[in-house]
Amino acid sequence: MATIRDVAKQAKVSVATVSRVLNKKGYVSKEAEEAVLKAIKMLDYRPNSVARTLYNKSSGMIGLVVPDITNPFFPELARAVEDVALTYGYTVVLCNTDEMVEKEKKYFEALKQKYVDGIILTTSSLSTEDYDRLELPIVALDRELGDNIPTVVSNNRQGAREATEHLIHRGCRYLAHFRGPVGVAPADERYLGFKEVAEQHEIPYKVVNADFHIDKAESAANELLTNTPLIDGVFAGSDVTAAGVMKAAHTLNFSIPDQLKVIGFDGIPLGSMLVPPLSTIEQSIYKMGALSSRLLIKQIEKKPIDAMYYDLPTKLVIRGTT
Amino acid sequence: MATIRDVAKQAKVSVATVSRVLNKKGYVSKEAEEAVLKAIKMLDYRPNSVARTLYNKSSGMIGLVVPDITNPFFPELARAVEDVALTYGYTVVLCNTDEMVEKEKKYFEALKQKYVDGIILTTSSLSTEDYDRLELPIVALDRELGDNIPTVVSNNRQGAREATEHLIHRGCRYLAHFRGPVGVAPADERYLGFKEVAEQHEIPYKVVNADFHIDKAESAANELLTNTPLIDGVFAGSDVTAAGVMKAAHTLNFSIPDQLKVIGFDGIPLGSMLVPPLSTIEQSIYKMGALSSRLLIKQIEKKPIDAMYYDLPTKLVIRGTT
DNA sequence: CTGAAAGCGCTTACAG
DNA sequence: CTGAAAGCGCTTACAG
Repeated sequence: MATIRDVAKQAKVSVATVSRVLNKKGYVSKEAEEAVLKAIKMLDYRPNSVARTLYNKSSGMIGLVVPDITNPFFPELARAVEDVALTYGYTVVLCNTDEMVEKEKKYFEALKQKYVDGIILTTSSLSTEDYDRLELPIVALDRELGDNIPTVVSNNRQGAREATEHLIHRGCRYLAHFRGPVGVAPADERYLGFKEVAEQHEIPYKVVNADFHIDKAESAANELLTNTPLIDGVFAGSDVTAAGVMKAAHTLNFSIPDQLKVIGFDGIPLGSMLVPPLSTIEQSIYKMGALSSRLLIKQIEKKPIDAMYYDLPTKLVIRGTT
Repeated sequence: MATIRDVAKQAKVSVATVSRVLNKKGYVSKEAEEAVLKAIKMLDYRPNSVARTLYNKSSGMIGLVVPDITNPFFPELARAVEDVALTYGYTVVLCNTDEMVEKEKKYFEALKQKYVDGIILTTSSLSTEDYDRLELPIVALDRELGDNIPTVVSNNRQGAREATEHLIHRGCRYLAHFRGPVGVAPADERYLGFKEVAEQHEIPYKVVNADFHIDKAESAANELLTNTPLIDGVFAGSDVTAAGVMKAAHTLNFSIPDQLKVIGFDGIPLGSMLVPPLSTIEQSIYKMGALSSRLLIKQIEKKPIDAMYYDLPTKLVIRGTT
């Protein structure tokens, strides 16, 4: 691979001049510029980004940290983040923590070492201090990490309320909520929204933990529906959770939606693949990812951002399960 | 952040000595080593990996290039690749090409610039020359790129044969195959396996293209099942494709498995979420990813590899759709 | 407008 | 066993 020296020699100028035309910075005469451009083309020269990074302490990369890449919510998010990043000339490094604190820490270390310009976090296992100590632009996506960190979330509480209202509206008189992990903000908000509406309508309800995992949801649903067959409406904390509940219902011969109505949360493609297709509260997943990416890049480039907290509306999508 | 100079000063030795203890290379006296270790701890020093990379022309990163991260087959693969890589001290950079040749080229450029140590490819849009020109260790995963490139695939042909035999065994007398993208080896192999068995049994069949996309599969199935309602058995080129076929069947009121039997390929979790749960040919996805990762790292570290071509067996999983 | 030089933070012959 | 120096491939004051 050709280096900047080779180009300088070929163009009969100094490396400083080559660097100037590369970065379009400082004065360069027309002739010098042309000679350099010609040499670059001739040698098929491309500047070494590692050397650049070393000097600039900036790599043009941004990190995206997700808890579980096999949960279909995150690949969608990742794609949006990447689309926007690429537009602005940034490369995305995807880091999957498998929900392990140790892995997250290692990634932070590695990302910082590689001089990433910023990080988008969809995890929250570490403490606020850890994030502050990074001294790097951060955006919290689908999580809330602190007031001083720009945040992009759906209006989970409102979405949960709508889901619950919808179930009641459809005639459900005994509800269940399969909540996500305790302490994870979106999951907590959905739980609270559910609870508010159920209590306001004086509808009895059960709440069980399903951690956004299909297997856990299925076994929890198996148990709950066996013990409490009167339940006729389920608000699942996510679409994946809903799929687990539906599997259990199917095994137990609960007919959906006649005997049991189910509504999910997320709006991932999986929902419409199920039979019957899943009613859900749709998040603007792509928008969330794209917005986060833009917010992070604005921070990196020291541009002002309009707000510290973005709370995107959700949308009730009625399909076959309600 | 402390640098090697700071450590050297603190330990009252030269940077060369610090470097030697860091890399456990060359002779260092006990006293010097201890002083350095102490200084490192005191200053919470961590060597700058960008500087290291610049000198070594090796970053400790490996690239994983996938065509579509939202296709659930790839996150599973990614996770396996990452698990193994992390064990050996490598970091994985996930690159999503969105099936765009331009994006793939850009990523190659970027990966090479960043001195990644090797690349695992699950795409094949570029020519063999492009891969050779990389001059980097490569593993072809779920793709075949050439005889001189180590390859890990499932035995797609054999799996397809089993799927087809299974449909016939279950009494199907008019088959359809929803094949994946033409020119993509695993898709072609599955098609060939299907064709062989169908012809050998003199069973009439149709073949339509579905590109591994759910929407495409659904619309193709809508059309095919409407025009050729005699079809009673479908071998879908992937589980996602099968989900599309099942959606269409459901819309058209084809009852599964009574009227129409469906079998997929892949064995991703989605299959067991469908109703009825999808019969499929299961690939050892995790194994494929892990093996590829190991093969790549062996190449990087100039260790011998046992074979250039790994052809993993598949497994027939009978569930509700057949 | 341009080039020589120093520096980003490392590693590794080389001489002692 | 150890240090001074050169070098990885860039960028940017600084002097001219």
